[in-house]
Amino acid sequence: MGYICEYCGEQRSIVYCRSDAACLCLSCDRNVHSANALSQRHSRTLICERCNSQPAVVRCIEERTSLCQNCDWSGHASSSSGSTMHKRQALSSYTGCPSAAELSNIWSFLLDDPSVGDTCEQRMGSMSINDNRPRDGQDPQGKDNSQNVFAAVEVSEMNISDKSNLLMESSMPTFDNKLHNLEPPIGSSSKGFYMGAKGSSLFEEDPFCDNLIMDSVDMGIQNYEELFGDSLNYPDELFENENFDCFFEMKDVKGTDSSCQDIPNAAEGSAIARVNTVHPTCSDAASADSVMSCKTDSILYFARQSSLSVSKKTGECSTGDYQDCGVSPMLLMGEPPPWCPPGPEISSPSTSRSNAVLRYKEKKKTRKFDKRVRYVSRKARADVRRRVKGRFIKAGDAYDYDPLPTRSY
DNA sequence: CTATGCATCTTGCCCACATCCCCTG
DNA sequence: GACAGGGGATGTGGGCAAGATGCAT
Repeated sequence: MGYICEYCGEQRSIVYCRSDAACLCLSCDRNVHSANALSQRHSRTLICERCNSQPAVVRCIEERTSLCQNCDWSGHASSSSGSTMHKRQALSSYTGCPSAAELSNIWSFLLDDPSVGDTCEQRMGSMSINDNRPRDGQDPQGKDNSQNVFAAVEVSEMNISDKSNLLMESSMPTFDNKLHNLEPPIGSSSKGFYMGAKGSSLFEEDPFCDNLIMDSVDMGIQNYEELFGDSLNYPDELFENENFDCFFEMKDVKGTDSSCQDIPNAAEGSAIARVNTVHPTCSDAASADSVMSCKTDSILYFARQSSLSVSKKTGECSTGDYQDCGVSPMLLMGEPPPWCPPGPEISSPSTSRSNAVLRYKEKKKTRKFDKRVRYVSRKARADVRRRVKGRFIKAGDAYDYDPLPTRSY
C-alpha cells in the first residue's frame, strides 16, 4: 500500500484520501476528486513518508519528512536521539480541487520535493480540469463563494515550546483573500478578533495576514451542513449572502484558551448574541483515539464582514459527554459564553470571582494541548480512582472525590 | 513613565496502583 | 530461540500551591 499511486499505478503517491482509503498522486487526486461534488468533499492529506501507508499528520521540519501519528510517535518519542526537540508542523488536509498554486500554499514544502515537482505537480499544473471555467464555487466573476471548498486546514500546535511554530504555513490563497475582506466586528478593536496565540490577533500586525498566526483553523465552507447537521437553523441568507466569508473552528490549545477572553470584547454588541449551544460531533466517546482526534474545545465562529457569531454544532453526544468531546459544558448548558457582556445574573461581584474560577477549571479540564493518552487502560483506572484533594488514595481510605459516586462498593 | 497591588491564569507537583517493559533464568 | 516470572518504571487525573501575567490605579 502506498508509494505508488493506486489509481494510475505509475506516479509516486503523494496524498492520502481518507474517504477512499487510497494513496494517489497529485494528478490522479485531482482527476478523481473533481468528478463530482461528493468526491470533492473527500478530505486528503499527505502520505506518511516513513510507512507510506498512513495519512501524515505532522511534518518534521528538521527531517523534512511528513509523518503519520504512529511514525511521529515512534520517531520522536525517544529522548536519547534528541529528536523530541524536532520542530514539527501540523499538516493540513484539504478538500475540493485546489490548484497547484493553492496546494503549494497549503504545503509550501511540497514543491521543494524534486520527485513531486518533476512528476505529478507539473502534470497537475498543466491540467485543465476546472481551470478554465468557473469552479463550482465560483460565481461568473470568478469570485469565490461559500460553495467552493478549496481546502480545509487544520493546524494544531505541535511544538509547544516554540511559539513560532504556530505560524500557519499553510494559509490558503483564497483564505487570505477572504480574510482581507473581513472587518472587525462592530464595536470592537482589531485586537479583539482573536485567532491564535496569546497576544496575537488576526489583524493586529499585518492587516493582510501575511504572517497569519493561529493555533487552529478549520475551514470547511462547503461542508457546513455536515458540520452542523439538520438542526442548523441559521438564516439561509447567512450562507447565501456573498458576504459570508469563512468558517473558523478554533481549538483551545496551549496558550490560547485565555486568549478567548479577548473575543468577548470583540463581539460586544454584535452578532455574538447569536451564540447558541454547541453540541459536539463525536459519537464514540469511549474510543480514546476518537476522543483525541475529536474537534476539541471547539468554538465555532462565523466571520462575516461585519459580524461574529458562534455557530451551533449538532451531534450525538449528551451533555455529559462534553469532556470527551472537549466542548465546554458552559456552552453545552447554554450558559452565556464568558465573553458575553455581563448580564444581570453574573454582574454580582461576589459571584464573578467564583464564575471565573469555574470557567478556568472547565477550561483546564477540557484542555488537551498535544497530550496523548498512551495507555487507555491506565486512563480508565485513573478516571475511576478515588481521590483526596486530587491525589490518589489507597484503596479503602476515606476519600473526598469519587468519580463514580453511584457505585455501590 | 514607573511602581504597586490585585485579579486572573498557568504550571508543576503529588498521590496509588495497574500495566508496561526489561532483565534474568 | 521461545517462554515464564520478577521487579522496577511508567502513566493516569483532580486539586492545590506557587509563580507568571495582565491590568488598573
